[in-house]
Amino acid sequence: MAENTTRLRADARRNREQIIIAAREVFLEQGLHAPLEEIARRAGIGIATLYRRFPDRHTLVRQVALDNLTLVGEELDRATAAHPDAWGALVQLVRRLVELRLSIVMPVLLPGLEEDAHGEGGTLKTRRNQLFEQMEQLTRTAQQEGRLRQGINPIDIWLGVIKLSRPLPVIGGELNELITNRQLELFLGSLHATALDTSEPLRRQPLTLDDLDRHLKMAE
Amino acid sequence: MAENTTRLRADARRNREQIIIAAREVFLEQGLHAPLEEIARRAGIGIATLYRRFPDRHTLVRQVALDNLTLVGEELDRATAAHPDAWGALVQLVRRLVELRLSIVMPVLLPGLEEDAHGEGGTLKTRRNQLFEQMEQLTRTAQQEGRLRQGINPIDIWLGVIKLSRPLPVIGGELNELITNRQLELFLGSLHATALDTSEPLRRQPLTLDDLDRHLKMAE
DNA sequence: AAGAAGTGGAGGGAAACCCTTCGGTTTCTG
DNA sequence: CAGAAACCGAAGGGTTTCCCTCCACTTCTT
Repeated sequence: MAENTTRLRADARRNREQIIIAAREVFLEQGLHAPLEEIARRAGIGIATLYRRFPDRHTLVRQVALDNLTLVGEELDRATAAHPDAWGALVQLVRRLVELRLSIVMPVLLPGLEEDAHGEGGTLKTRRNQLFEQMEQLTRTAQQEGRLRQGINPIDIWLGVIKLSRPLPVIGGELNELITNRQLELFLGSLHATALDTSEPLRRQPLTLDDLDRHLKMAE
Repeated sequence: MAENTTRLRADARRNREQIIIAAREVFLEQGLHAPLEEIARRAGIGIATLYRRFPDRHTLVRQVALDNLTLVGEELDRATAAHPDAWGALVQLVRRLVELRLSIVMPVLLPGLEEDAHGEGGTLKTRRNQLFEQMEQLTRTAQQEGRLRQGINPIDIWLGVIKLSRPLPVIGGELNELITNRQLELFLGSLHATALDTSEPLRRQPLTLDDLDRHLKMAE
């Protein structure tokens, strides 16, 4: 979304955005190997347009990842600005992220992309880590408020959001939305602190960023 | 798993079971349109064997669904037998179902299958409803014990289990297991009753079986 | 209104997938 | 333990899906 974009013609820029939005959804639903023609179709454009803007799949994936990162950052700022309490901000953030159908791309695919992708503001990985620290601060504060359950991690929240957002196959879009919204409420409940916090700590350790990166690296 | 099976040769029966297990996983991961060759590969058999046993995709899907239903029933019985309290049984049940990687197939696909599929013990739909009632009883009891959160539904639990079980694409199997197990703990936390129950009821209504069926019917 | 920039669709080549045929192997039965 | 029946996997032809480029046409910009 940087220097190249500004020189694009108006309609071209519009199309570019539509492509990224469509790609975000399709990647979320079908994974990173989804047919590009499906993305083009859903963006309401021809396949050639997609190829001109993004020469290959890899480029598109990277842009979507970058876009997602930016989106999360914006929503995080917006949420903290709108709520004086960290818990309130966190809840709004999670709701918004699910609403945006944030794709799988964000935490994944960092292994192969670290070195070559510098957006405006550092590499993908740098920006992700920065975002992670912001969220860590938010969760810590919410825990000090006594409203977020102890032992919960930004990673827990990210992965939870991703699992929530991911629609079930075969089922229609409308039903999937109902399901997601309902499960979202349950998920928020699981984040909420209760009197049981001390008596029943969570059984498993939360995952860390390092855990993710290590495993993803291994999976090539 | 009925009359036809008993007359199968030993190796054939073994293979048949492997196919169903593999199909359960693949359908869970990729949806009902997953390539049959992938299923055969994962079952460790040739494609011809799969086709001989299940003439077309529809037959296979139906058998997997039936198998899933049976599996859930067994686990439910086992869980209630092992725990005097309903909450304990419920927790064991959920853990086991996630472990089994129960496929998406169960609650879905009833629209087209109701009429022609009679296993031993009624149609698919009948058995599903029967299972649902069993679970409803279990959840009601757990709520009377004051351990299961008010307003929660068997459907909530089923769908939660499905969302949990479904692996994220691109990520390796091992990491996916870590993620699933961690999110499972969070999910169980969201089912647990707390002092907040009365002060903060869940925002959204739970879905009912009718909701599911209606929407699935519409999506043809 | 003219030129630059952008667009969609057709289509060839490659890959994935479906499903059947067939020579060889394993299990069952007497 | 041997013959028959049942079963198996690999190879392969036909079809569909997908990738990606070329080019005549359309839409912006000034």
